[in-house]
Amino acid sequence: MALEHALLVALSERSGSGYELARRFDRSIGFFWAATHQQIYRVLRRMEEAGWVVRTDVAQEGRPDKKVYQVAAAGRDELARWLAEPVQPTTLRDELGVKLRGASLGDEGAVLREVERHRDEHAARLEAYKSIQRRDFPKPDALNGRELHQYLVLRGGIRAEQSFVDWCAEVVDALRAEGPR
Amino acid sequence: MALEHALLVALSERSGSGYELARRFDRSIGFFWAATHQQIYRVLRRMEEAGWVVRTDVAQEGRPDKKVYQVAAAGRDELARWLAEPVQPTTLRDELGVKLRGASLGDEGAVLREVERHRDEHAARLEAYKSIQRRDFPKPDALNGRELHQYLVLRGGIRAEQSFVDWCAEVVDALRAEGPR
DNA sequence: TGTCACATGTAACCGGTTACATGATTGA
DNA sequence: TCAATCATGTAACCGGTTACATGTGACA
Repeated sequence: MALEHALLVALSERSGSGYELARRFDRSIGFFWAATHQQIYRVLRRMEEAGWVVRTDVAQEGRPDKKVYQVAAAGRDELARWLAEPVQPTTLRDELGVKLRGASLGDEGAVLREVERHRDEHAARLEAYKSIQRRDFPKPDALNGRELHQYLVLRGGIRAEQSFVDWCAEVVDALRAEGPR
Repeated sequence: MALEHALLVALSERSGSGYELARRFDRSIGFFWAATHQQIYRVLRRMEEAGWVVRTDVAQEGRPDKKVYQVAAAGRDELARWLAEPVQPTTLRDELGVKLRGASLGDEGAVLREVERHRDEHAARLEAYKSIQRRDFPKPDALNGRELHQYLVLRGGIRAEQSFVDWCAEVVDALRAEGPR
């Protein structure tokens, strides 16, 4: 149950509507916690009921009203409480591993192509993250506070994607080497 | 929805009861797809209804009956179908990233200690995986077929844990360097 | 005496996914 | 004209988590 807290973090940086949050998630906290707009809308309503955030309706011309949320005192308290609380380290969860494990029970060529596809997709994400790093954090040694934390989260995304790409490459090499035995 | 297929893979290697599968998961497919015994029991029943597996009740002395499942023809077909089907590459999903991102909104020291704790936990898993590698796959170059696939899945687990440990270490270094400014 | 391994289950809950709906504006 | 962007929502579903329950045998 971290979406609440991910939203509190995002709203602490800057207030915004559900729609804005959904887009912001795609390129920051989303590296570690993806969310769809439906889910964000629902959780924001729940958080409003709980008094963690305050809603302000903003009328717009030609567009639907915007519901801008900002963090309330109770939300700040809840976030601080959660930050100090330990969470379980996660385990990998990727169907590709299951497919590879079962490859000999089906079309091995199809599984190989699937691994290549995932490798390319993760390589594309890696490049996207690296370009964010170049653009937003050219001098990482000078960072501190919130900016340093943002940088380190991005580093986590880069490391994870890199390691996935490397693994896929290892798998492809090994399967190609044994394939045409 | 991969637990069905993960179970089909596991049962294709060897038939077994829900209890046995739960334990096997802890040290093989579990690297990529963890599951609790409750969930396994439920899914096995559903799979039996669908005709993917066949159940045989085995009476035991002093212990409850064992329900041993084996893969049926329909299960083999379903597994082959699923293996050839593409899946979405996954995104990281780890609360630790959210906590780090929000560290300046709470007790930064607590977040740092949490990162250290996760680093140690992932390092322990890494060592466990490496010892499996040494014991079960001393000569990886000689592998092929199912054994090669098993080895490559283990390699994925090792790479993921290693990259997580490295990231945590980077975070700890950076936070310690700025901490006592 | 107490805990661990064996073995399976019910029930409630909740977080996340998917499909579908609405409606205006902007730009290719 | 078509797609994309802005902006929010309902509804159904489903996979996974957590808590609790039961009962024996082996071992420290």
